[in-house]
This record gives sequence, structure tokens and C-alpha cells, in this order.
Amino acid sequence: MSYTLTTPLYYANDRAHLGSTYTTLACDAIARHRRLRGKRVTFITGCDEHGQKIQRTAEAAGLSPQAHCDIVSEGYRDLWSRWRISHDRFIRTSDPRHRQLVEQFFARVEASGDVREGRQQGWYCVACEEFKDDPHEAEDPECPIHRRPLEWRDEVNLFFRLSRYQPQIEELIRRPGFIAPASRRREVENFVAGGLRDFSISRVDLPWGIPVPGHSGHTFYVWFDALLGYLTALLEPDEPVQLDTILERGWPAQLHVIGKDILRFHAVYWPAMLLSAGLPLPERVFGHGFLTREGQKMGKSLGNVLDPEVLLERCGHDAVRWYLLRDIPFGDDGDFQQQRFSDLVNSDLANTIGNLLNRTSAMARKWFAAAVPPAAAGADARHPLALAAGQAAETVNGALEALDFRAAAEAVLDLASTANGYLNEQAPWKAVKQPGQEAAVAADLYAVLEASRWLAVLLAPLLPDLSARMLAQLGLDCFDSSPAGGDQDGAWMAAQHWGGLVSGAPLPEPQPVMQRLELDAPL
RNA sequence: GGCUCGGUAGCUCAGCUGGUUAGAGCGUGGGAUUCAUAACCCCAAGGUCGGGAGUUCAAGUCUCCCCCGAGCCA
Repeated sequence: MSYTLTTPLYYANDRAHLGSTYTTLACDAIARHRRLRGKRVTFITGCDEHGQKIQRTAEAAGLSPQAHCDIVSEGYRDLWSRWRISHDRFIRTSDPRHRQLVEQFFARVEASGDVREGRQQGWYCVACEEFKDDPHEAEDPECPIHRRPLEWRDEVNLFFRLSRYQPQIEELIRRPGFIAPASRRREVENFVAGGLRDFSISRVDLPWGIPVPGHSGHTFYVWFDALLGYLTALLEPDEPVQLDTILERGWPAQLHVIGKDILRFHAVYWPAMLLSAGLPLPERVFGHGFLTREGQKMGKSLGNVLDPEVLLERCGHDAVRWYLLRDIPFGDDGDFQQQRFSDLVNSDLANTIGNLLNRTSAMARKWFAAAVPPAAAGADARHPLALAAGQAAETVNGALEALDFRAAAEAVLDLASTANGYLNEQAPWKAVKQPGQEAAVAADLYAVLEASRWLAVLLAPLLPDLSARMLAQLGLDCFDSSPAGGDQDGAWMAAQHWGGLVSGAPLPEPQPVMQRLELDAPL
């Protein structure tokens, strides 16, 4: 069973920001979860590198577009590697192999009769790479998004006959689950209901782009070639570029995760292009929301941009992943609040989860020769904590299948609270002082340690680092959800079995698995 | 201007087809405890459910109007 998912191919105009990091982290959690469940995953990310905007940015920096893109895409690569993103592929649309694929794809679209010439006149925003609807006679119109002057264009372009695909697209977006979250569907429906218009797929006099075969002077419109990056990415790096090969390499994708702003490209234009080329359609397009900071839009002009590098350095993988995945309903807009960030990380991760493991392991070591205590009734599958753990696992798995990170995180937290409560009720630190209670104390500690093991197991897709540290604290190996390792042997699923801890196994000296966050200055 | 989605405790949000004193977590205050990362556990305070009108025996939950925020389209 194979599972292909993609982040957007990030536009190589500028360095990565927190928004792309958020998207990528979310995809990483999904990819890891699917791998842990035994699926063969192809997790694709990369950079979209063509277009006039990049050409101009490069010029302004005194660089060739290629050199500029080399730097920016290397920045992304580096950032993802430091965030330990587990992508299988990193595609760059300036890769010569990509050009070959685009040419093949275009040939099919042209053979389908879906390419025509047309004159395109209007006001153009270079930042959006889009024609705007401002009237011809408008004077000095501005792009409402970028607040930059629009440029008048009058050119003969190639058009893709999107209008021919009206019925198919209507049917597609009606399909439950194709557009997610469901709340975004209506927006696309309205757009489609307004009637699909052919859209331009080439530009003239734009050297930084892929030349359109047979139409000299034309290069492909960035969006046309960018979307095709998902396909190029699937090919093995050393195999010949053959469009049909993708069908054996994981196409169609199960999931495109994108920002809500580019939903239309992915839910309307992209499927139509694929139909035209005779290729199957992706299963789902998920448009997530945007992040603000303390209620304000992040932007250079406001000077309130949260730099993912800084965040990583000062707070670490687990804290940031936890906050973003646990506190922001995936799909909705979210607000990054520093106070809440550290409150949640400290309360959930350090106090509730980390301290549970720490206190339990300290007791076990102290009273049971630095080892996992004799299990006895603690290993019984009907133990209250066993039931709670089973419940939590079911919720986590279901929630992650549904891309509901928040519900998954809450289920983990619930289990930790239950275990903490259990410990306080049983109060082994009192019982241990009474004669004849040793077996009961051992069973209780075993059960709580086992519950902690489950916490670590269930956290593996969400917070692989913390999961690994917890498992190490329990004297266990961590799970490999990386592209290389994968988890074909089902170790993760197998670990979801009550009684996995072996009595008598040595417990390492406890060290806090999660440091509290003390943020004295603003991030 | 048209349409869509939101506006529920300081913060993030639950509240299904209208029905007992509006819920959870975090934060705050108090208590208990000492195994533990000033952690865990228990308790409490805090809301005229954006505003107004209406329907109903009964509305956070339905209808209309208005205000605020986000977005799509024009």
C-alpha cells in the first residue's frame, strides 16, 4: 500500500518563513504516521523556481536566476534537514529532468486539443503572477494584495482550454473529501459555478522559464510547470524521464497539503490539466489556514516575523511541533501567542507527560533495583490504564488518518492525565512504607511505566524526538519513521500491545525528557 | 456591492437535529501531598453565549436586522 503526499513546492523568491514550516511539519507528521502504519510513503516537497518575480529578484541581487534559486532552495533544504523533515523527495522545477517531463506533459495536452492561442490584455501583478480584472482605463491600478503597481500587458499567449472540463470539475469537487476541510469547498464551488474560463499557460519575453516546444518566444507560465513538479518528483533520480512511469511510482497522490490561498490551482486547474493529459487525479487537496502572531499578520513591514530558524534554535523541535499541531485546528487560521506557546509546552510536555515518566521511573529505580518492577496485575489487559491506553491509541490513529492533529494530541494528553491521576490515587510512595505492599506497588508502577511507554509510542508520529527520548528513558529503542528506515516490519503497531515492558529490564537514570521553556525575551 | 465562514469564561476551543444550575484544557486563586522537572492530584472564582427584535411553554442553539473579524467573487 503506497501513500504519496506533497507540500506545496515553495516559491524560491525568498527564504522560508514560519508558514511553510508549519505546512511541512504537518506533512511530516502525516508521513511518519503512515510509515509507522506500514505504508510505503513518498513524501514530496521542493521549490518552484520559475517566473518573472524570481527573475527580477535575482536581477536586483545581481545574480542569475539560477544562482539565486540555488541559494534559496539550498536554504530550504538546509532548514528542512535541521527540522528533521522526513521527505523522500525534494524537487526543484529548474531541474533539467523537470523540463523534460513538462515537455512530455505539454505534448499530451496539445494532442488532446486543449491548447489554443489567445490574446491576453490586462493589468498584471508580477508578485501574484496573475492578470487582474481592473478595467482597461484604470489609471495606475495597484494589486490589492501586494500594494504594488500593476503592469499593463498585451500579449499573445497560449491558453489551456479549461472551459472544456467544466462538467468533470464540477463532479470532482462534489466528491466528498476531495476538498478538505469541507468548509473550503463552497468557495471553490462558487468559483466553478461562475463558469470556467480558459487560462493562459505561457508568457512571452520571459527568459526565466521553460520554453514551450514548438512555440518560440513562449515560456510556460510558472503555475503550469510548478504543479508538474509533483510528477517529476516521483521519478527515481536516475531513471529516464517517462511520464507514464509515475503511475508505478505513486501517482496519483493521496494528498496535497497546501495553503488556503492556492486551493483553486490545486482543486480546479490542476485536475483539469491532469485530465487533459490522461492521468488520474489526486485523492484529496487539503487547504490549511494561515498563522498570525499575537493577533497580527506577520510581515516584514511590521517587523514581527517569526523566524523558523530562531524558533528551532531557542525552543527545539518538540515544543514548536507540539504547539502548532496541538493548538491550531488543522485547516483553521491560527495565532501564535508566545505566552500560550510556553504555557502549553510546559504544562503538556514538561509537566504532564515528562514529569510522569520522570517520577515513575525514579520510584521504580529506587525501590526495585533500578529496573522495571514485577508486573503481576499491572500487565493485565483489563487494567484500567490498559483500557485507557487502548482507547487513546484508537483515537490517535483515527485522528491522524483524518489529519486531526489536535484530537490526536489531546488523546495522548488524556492518557497522561489518567496515569498521573492513577498514580496519585494509588500513592505508591505511601504504600511502599507499609509491610506486605511491595507486590501491589510493583504492579502499580509497572502499569504506569507501561502507560508511559504507550505515550512515547503514540507520540512517535507527532514528536519523534520526544518519543525517542522517552523510549530511551525506558530502556527501549525508538521507532524509525524516516524515509530510509520506514517501518515495514510493523514494530510500531506491534508496540501498541499492553504489557510490552519486560519486568527486570534495567531502567536508566532518569533525566527530564522535556525541558521547561523559559522565554524571558520575545522570540 | 453579492456570497461564505466565524464572533461562547483572560487564552485556545466543545456545545448534535432548541429542553434540567452553559462545558473542557491552559492561565489565576486556594487546598492536599512529597515519588517527581516549584512538578502531580483535588477544589474554586471567572461568561447578560457580539448587539437588538421576533418565533416558541422553552434559544448559545431557529428567523430577521445591525456591529465586528476573516475570506471568495464583482
